[in-house]
Amino acid sequence: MARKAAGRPPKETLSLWTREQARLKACVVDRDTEAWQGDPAFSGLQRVGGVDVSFVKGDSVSACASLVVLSYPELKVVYEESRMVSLTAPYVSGFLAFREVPFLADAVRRLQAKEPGLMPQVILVDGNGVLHHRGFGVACHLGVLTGLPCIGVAKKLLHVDGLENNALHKEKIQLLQAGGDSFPLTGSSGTVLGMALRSHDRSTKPLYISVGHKMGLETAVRLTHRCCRFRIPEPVRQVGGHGVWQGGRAPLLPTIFPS
DNA sequence: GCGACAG
DNA sequence: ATCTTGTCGC
Repeated sequence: MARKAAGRPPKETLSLWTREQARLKACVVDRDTEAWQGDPAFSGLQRVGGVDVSFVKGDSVSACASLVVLSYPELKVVYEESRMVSLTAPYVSGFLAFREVPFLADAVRRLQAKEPGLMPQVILVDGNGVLHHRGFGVACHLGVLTGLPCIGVAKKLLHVDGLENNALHKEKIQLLQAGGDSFPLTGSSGTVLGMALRSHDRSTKPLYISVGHKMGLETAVRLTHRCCRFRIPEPVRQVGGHGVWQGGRAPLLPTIFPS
């Protein structure tokens, strides 16, 4: 039975959330903190995590919160967990974390309890880090709550601080020739909020990478590129596959299937 | 007033 | 996020 999402929260809630973001933002570390991050080949990096919340068709409350851990550099799944959850907060641009992060942090806690040796050394998060209205997107939020290095990986440019997917931006995208090419996303304030990254040779549409926690931007971009077999980095792509299929059913087998 | 706006 | 058909390319 599909339930309706709550409407836009009252302004009191949004101001509470805004204050919480400001409080936690003070804990963000936006530079490399781990030895492997400075290594050209990331030697010492063995586990990369991915998290995602996927949805049930026609239901804005029921969702599937998933966490995967992949080996590095092989990018093979070594841990996976999915759990059906009931979302309480609605989606509001700029406050995505209040909808998704509690369930993602829970998944990390369960991993810590069950298989602490498989704890990822970094998590790729579907969404932004400091590329955010108040410099504290979902990747920062999860990073601060878990203490783990996190990277924000967004598929669309969040319009913030003057950043816009306009003609000039599209021109810059055209100049990205090969996988790994990138350009800085500089806001009107002069701050570099993130990088647009061509994630592999045959992908036109860039990813928008920003610092989440305990990692510098250049390292975040370099690692994201190393995790891309296709446009979407493997940790995020794999975790999506563990979510709910369209309508909550497995895909139909082909009509003609040689069995 | 209306659309835009990470997921 | 999800709703959807065709279409192009490997």
